[in-house]
Amino acid sequence: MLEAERHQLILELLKKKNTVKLQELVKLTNSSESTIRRDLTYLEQRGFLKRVHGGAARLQGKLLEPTMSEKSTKNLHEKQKIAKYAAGLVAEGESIFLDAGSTVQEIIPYLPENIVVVTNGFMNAGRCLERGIKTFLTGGMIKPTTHALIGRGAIESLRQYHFDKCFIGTNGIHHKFGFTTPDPEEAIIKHLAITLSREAFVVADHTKFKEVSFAKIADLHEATIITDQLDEEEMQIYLNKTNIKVAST
Amino acid sequence: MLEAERHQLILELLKKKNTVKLQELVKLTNSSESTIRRDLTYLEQRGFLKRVHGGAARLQGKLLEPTMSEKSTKNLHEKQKIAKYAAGLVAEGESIFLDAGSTVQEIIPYLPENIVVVTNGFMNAGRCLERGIKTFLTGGMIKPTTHALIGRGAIESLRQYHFDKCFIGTNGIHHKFGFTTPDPEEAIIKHLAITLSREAFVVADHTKFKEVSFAKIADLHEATIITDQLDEEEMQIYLNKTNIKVAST
DNA sequence: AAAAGTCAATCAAAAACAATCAAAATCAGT
DNA sequence: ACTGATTTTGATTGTTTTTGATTGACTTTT
Repeated sequence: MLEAERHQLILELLKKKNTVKLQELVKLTNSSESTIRRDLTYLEQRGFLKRVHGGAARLQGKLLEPTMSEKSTKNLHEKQKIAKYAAGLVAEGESIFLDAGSTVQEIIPYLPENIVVVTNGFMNAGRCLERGIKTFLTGGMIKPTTHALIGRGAIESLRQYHFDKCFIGTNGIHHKFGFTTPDPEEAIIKHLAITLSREAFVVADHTKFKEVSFAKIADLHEATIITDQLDEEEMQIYLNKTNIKVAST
Repeated sequence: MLEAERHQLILELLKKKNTVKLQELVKLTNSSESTIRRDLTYLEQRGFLKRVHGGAARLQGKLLEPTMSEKSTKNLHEKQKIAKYAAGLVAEGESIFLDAGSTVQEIIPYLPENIVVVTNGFMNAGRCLERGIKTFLTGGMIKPTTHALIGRGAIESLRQYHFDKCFIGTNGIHHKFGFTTPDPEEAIIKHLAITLSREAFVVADHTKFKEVSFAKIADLHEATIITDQLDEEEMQIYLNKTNIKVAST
């Protein structure tokens, strides 16, 4: 069996299985233990997998979702519903801004390819790249917890762009205090992105309503809300101040 | 069997099979090994396939692409030697710039934690983050092949900073043409970083000497070279124009 | 603490390789 | 159809890469 063939096989197995045993590979490829060992060492050095005692494990877990993982599994179904709807608003050839939130991240798989994305989310940039989308990052300091780019660098480089649409995450939506988030630095970026956009959207599942966080992003009327469900009564409160789209199914 | 016929056969096999063995083709076409070898070389140069030891593989799956990953295993040992030496130059509290090259990437594991890193390498930023280092990214478009941030966005945001030291990768070092690299966009960034640094270092293994690539980064005297080995004769040529540090062990 | 399994390092055999050359096939011009 | 030039081919060379077996050291399990 060809070396390149084995490498392909190993990587494909890892895609499905998360982990492969060395002995398993020995039998599957009719190669010696040494050979497989060498293959694994090689693939590890290239950053395709992580060797573990007795075999190899898929790698990707860390860089792609460290601390956000808990957040992003919460209300996942709702978030995806919102994400699909949001992505549907983006037309070919448009330029859009995505912020660093976990709901926004879910939008990426559904986006058309032929667009330009600007983002201050380090992880989001990676995901867009994988989709083959033309991707711009804002500069700035990388905030370790959320991997958002913030600070003067982010603001300055954001100012260079204009967007057809922007999609912003939020922690709180309140009829009086507007959209809010814990980090003032991030709030500044989010607001700036909104002002630079022809149309602005805040994506948030229903749990964010009536919540208020520390730093204000914007007033309700500055962006259209995309959410998953909202009862009639509440709907009325917000509809006076802004547009709301409810993603169905 | 006709040459064109063989070529067609090979390509069709690859469409189905992902990979073909040379011996397989020898039997199938009743040609000699040499002939098939020539066919494969030819087809590879035309960009129709990728030769691998023992045969050929379809190119298309990005897993086999000779982009960044291939570079990064070549001369790995030398690169690590250089990297360790380079990292040793960085003192606590300093601010440094790292560019997007593969040799530069190896420096990261050896850096002290209490520093500030600015980089235009998307991947490098991730690695610094994992080390717990305070990390800034330049903005800009992400070049899909190298994951380097380039373009106006990168330049503008780079200008906001000043560095104690910067570490730059290069593809060619030439006594007359200086430091060179294939992409003019990247060359601009690299040069800008050098001018913004109190001290500038170019990290390059010995294979880069006497090479010349398309776009000029800087003259030799603008940066100190860190390399792994260099014979006396050559050393003299370059020592007139710049400083060289040879990483031992 | 012993046993079973796994590991990195080393080595020699085997396979694949690039480079070279001469024979065969093909071509061009007469 | 013949001659010389060019291209294609297959065999041979020595070199490089890949491979599997073996060793003793290290981990995990019992």
